[in-house]
Amino acid sequence: MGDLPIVRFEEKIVETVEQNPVVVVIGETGSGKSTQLPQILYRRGYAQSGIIAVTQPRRVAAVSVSRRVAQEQNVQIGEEVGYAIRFEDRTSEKTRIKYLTDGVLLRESLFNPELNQYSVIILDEAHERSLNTDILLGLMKRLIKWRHSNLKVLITSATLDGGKVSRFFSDCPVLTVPGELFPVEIVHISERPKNYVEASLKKAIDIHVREPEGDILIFLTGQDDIEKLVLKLEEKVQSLEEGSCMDALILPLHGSLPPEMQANPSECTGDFIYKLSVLLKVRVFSPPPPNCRRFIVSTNIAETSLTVDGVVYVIDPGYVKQRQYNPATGMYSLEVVQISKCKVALPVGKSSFLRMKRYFWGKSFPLVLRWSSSSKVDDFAVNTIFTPYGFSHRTLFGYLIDYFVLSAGKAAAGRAGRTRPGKCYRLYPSMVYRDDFLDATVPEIQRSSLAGTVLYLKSLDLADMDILKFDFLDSPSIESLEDALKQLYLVDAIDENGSITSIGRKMAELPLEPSLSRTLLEANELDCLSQALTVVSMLSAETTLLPAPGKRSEKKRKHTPPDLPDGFGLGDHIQLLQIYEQWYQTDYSIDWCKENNLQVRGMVFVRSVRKQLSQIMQKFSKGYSFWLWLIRCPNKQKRRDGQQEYRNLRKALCIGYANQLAERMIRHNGYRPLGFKSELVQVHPSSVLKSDEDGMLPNYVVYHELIVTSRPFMRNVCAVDMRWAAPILVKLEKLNVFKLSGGTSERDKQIQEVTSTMEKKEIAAIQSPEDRDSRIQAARERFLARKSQK
DNA sequence: GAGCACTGC
Repeated sequence: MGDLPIVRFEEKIVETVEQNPVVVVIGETGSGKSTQLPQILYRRGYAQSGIIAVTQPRRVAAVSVSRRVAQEQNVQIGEEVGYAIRFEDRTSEKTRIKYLTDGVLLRESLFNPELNQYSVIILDEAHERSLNTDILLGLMKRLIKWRHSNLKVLITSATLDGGKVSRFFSDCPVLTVPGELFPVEIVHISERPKNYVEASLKKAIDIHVREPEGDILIFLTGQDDIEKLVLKLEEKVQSLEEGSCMDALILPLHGSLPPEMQANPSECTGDFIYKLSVLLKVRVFSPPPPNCRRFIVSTNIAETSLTVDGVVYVIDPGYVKQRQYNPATGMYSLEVVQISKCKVALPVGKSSFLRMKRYFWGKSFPLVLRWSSSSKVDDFAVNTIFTPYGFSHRTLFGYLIDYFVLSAGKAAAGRAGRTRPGKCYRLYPSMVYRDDFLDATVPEIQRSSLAGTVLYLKSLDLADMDILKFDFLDSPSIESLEDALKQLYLVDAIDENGSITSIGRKMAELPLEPSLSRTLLEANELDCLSQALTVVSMLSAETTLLPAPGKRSEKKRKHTPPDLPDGFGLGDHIQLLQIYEQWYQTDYSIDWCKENNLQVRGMVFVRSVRKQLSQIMQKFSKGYSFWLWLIRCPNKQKRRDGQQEYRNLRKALCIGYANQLAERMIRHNGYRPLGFKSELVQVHPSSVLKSDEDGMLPNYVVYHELIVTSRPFMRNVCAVDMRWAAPILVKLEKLNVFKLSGGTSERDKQIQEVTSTMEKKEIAAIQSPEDRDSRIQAARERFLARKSQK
């Protein structure tokens, strides 16, 4: 490994780390920072007083980079070098270098805030600015004050603005390690096209007709555009004169494609992942037939882990879909935005390539070179495709480029080792790139709902903790933090002064969003924990679970629904429960999943989540339940009398989703989400929620998510009883965000007193049986009136 | 009566 650029900087690095508690290392692509930095510190004795931790934003990265380091150190994984990701801890007492996802480190920090077991913490890939990395940056800043003498923190990334991070850490030093890149020719077009699907089509055909062999990779924003382009490409290729150019193979690649293979869940262990990867030479992974060019039309699915062998040409329209949260309305939307400068093409580093070559040579892998976003290709291309439950589609926002041809077939053809610069066609002018593109993507922390994050920080009990003033590298907006406080208050995680409650503490221990953890705790009280565990686990995997949307031509077939339960019309949560229960009845049968068009990988994931949550809930359960029993008996009730059976579960959901309650309009089936800026929303058409004989939906529902597509929709909806909703309405009425955020004033105290007397009367009124509904209605109207005044 | 990029605990 002596040839790696970073090794030449060893003395400088060690010297700087020795003299400073925090160091920023900007390792350009190809520098080998993720693998070499911890090994350098290990060699220099930094692991003697503790473990060297290296965080990664993704599971695959943690696994693969650690495997490689273990190999370089010539040890078995799990010995001196190990990794820890959710569901899998491959470390032992011997472990000195530990790779872990940043989420895992956050959880460890929950139970051991000083992270005493670590002598060095390396936050790798910080430029990706994942929510978890950003929280860790803030925590490290505090931690370094407590543990000044015995902790070193390194922040490494490819393109992160070093000056900014350095200022954040009181002007800590910034080291820049150069990398070595493969040559790539970048071509900008002179004018931005109006229709980028058409422009991509034109460019792709152009390449196909004029350029020598080599696959083409085209990045589009979503499934719709991909399907469109695939159809058009097929048409166009057909119309080309026979024999005028090589054959074409057109392959779509996006997240809703069914997995190419389905795994036996009982075998899903770490090593199983390895076996899976061997089988992965399918679809885009298999080499093309001779004299054939592949067109891979992809979302940014493989940015970091999926790699494609043989790509020489990349077409980059410069757009991506991004999920955004609006704290005023509580709604998510997916918006097409321009990519940022740090997301455009950079070739894979040479050093990584050489390592990969050594690693893979002689094994039955397609060797792949990734040419990626600034994000890291270099560190990762090796593992590529391993992921626990089959292969995960990921985004290739960077680019995959293959300069060397290494598969056996191609080697036999005598072309091995030939190099050729890749070409990247950017469908935007260089001026647009220079002047218009943001330097970096808006960090996730400024685009997400922060309820979970705020609860996490509150539960750490940091001294002088004022959540509105927590020191983030980039602060989220006040609105977003206030929204989080409001949500936490509604689910009883914090009290009216903003202090964490005992419920809130338990919630923070569950790896779930607050509504779901609150649901579990309430279900425990209402004796329906087993059912709630199932629902919550199903929701955790929901997007990978449902049948993949069929192609346009298959649309009709989709209208005959598979033989799945309908939740008694009470809502999607109940349906999810019933689906899992049926699966359980079949003894977790794979065939059953396939018959019912459910993604096996998703169901297996649900099972793991459920097991993990059961173990955590065991701590809080009321004593009668053993977690084994929870795991094995998802279907507790023997009685099967329909609606009544799920009453407690729905009540628990209502209390858990107190921040996501919606009320139906009087005359139609539109709903108004309560507690947010008033907007009319619809139940998503995919819901199994049923209307009554008059065609009306339930008066109150809780929803899992508000998502704006063509219109605002509630996805995953559950009918709740008006009586359960009433206390929430009352709580909404006395909501005082100013107090929640820690502020107090005389005026607020007065308001507080008035509202709390009101509340007592209100509750008394609601609890008296006579005239209940009209009183609830009155409270509801007052609430709405008040809200419209605002 | 619609259609959703990707991670993570």
